[in-house]
Amino acid sequence: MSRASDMAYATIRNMILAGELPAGSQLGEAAVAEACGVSRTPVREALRRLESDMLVVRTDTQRSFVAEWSLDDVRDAFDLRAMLEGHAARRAAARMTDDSLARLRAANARIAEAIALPRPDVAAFLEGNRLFHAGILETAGSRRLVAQLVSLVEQPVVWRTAHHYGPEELKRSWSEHEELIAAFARGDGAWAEAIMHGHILRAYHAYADAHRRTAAPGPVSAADDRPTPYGVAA
Amino acid sequence: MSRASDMAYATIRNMILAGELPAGSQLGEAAVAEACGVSRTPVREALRRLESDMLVVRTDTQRSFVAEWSLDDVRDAFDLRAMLEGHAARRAAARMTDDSLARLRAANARIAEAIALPRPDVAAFLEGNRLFHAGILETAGSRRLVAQLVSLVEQPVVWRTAHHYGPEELKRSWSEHEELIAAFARGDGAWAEAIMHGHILRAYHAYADAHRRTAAPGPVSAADDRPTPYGVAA
DNA sequence: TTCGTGATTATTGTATACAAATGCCTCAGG
DNA sequence: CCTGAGGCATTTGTATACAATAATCACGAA
Repeated sequence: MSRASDMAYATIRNMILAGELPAGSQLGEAAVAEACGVSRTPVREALRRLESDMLVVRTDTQRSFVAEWSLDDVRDAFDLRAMLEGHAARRAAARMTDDSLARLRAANARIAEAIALPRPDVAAFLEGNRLFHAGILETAGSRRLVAQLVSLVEQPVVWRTAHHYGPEELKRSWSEHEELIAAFARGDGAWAEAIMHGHILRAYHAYADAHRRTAAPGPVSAADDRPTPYGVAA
Repeated sequence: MSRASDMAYATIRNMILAGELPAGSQLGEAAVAEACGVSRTPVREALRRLESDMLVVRTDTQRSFVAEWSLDDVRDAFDLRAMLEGHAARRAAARMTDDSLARLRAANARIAEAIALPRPDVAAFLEGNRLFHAGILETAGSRRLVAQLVSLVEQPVVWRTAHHYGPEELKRSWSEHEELIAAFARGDGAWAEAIMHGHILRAYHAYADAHRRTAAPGPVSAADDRPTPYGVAA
């Protein structure tokens, strides 16, 4: 889109994802406009986009606030994503080309590099992961599916989940991607769909586990005190 | 939403659904604004909403046009809708209350009345149908599912499909609703999902059959002339 | 105190003017 | 005839002013 509108969208979005704007904060158009250095007009557009992403909610009287996320909401999002991406994987299996398959292999090779480091490069992992899933979605060849999934794939919680992954989980993610590649190479849509479904739901449980640990910080047991991967506190 | 913005949205939308704006027509902001009697500002908002509904597409240079619909696009939309509404039905079965169930029965009773007339009342059928599906969606209890389905349920082609229904098909639609009610009454989510999936895909084929007749009006073969179930020609 | 009511303030909605970008048409040169 | 550069027309993007609406606060009566 346009310069100012995109800037406003990206700015607010990043602030929400980074946690600078706590859930429930009011997003007044004037305030956001000043923060982004643009006028209210592009801000209004940005807020509407964020609302359709469900990162922002509006009251019945049109006031905007940063959306609150219950664990049930998160589960909901992952359930939908599992179903939709599973569907995408099935379609992709029927339409896979050598070229598309090569791109998936390349993306997963990139992931392999990122997690082979002594201290895994989470940013590189995320980028490879994004490329992998985007490749499948593209091969699925449904504009509608793309539109529906975009609002699900980079929710705040989803975005942060990978940061809670341990080395085994990163490797397992890579390995499931390999299995997807195998399914695609054989054109087995049902297999691809099943793997993808499990792949997404496992990501949910990784998030939910981390959530439980942080959300209930009472007296920690010995088990909870174990050092955790990558310095992400439990 | 607000008055002018809603007015613009409804106006353009109705014109597209009614076929007054042919697919491919350019929707200049100024032209639409004049047609709706409002300024460009609310029109811009309306166009963005229509774009997210996929009733309007934008070029890479931000020009808006009425979306074109290939038969593949339609199939795509119905496939997604079948999956999402099937999912909704499964969830609804697990959360069904006496009250929700009563509302579904009432909606389907309304449909029964509409199709019992010598000349079925298609508008009443559509309204009852809308209530029925909305009731299930509401009982499913996922805001996200609602958001995703809204853009699918009243596409131009979907909207017109019912007008191609013969009396037998209207009755069959009612009867599938009855079966859904039975599944809900027993809390059988898998059953409900299966019925719903078939229910939606059958609607697609009703549309596709009608489409074939109107799009390719050439000489029909004897095989094509056979009477088909429910009065919709093959 | 508590509730209602009106004035005040804050916030969003719309219109308009202007800036920036894009499309289109003309016309010169090959 | 074809091609491309230039300028004009059209279209979209942004800023700002003002209107409409909702929230808040103050104040007074029960």
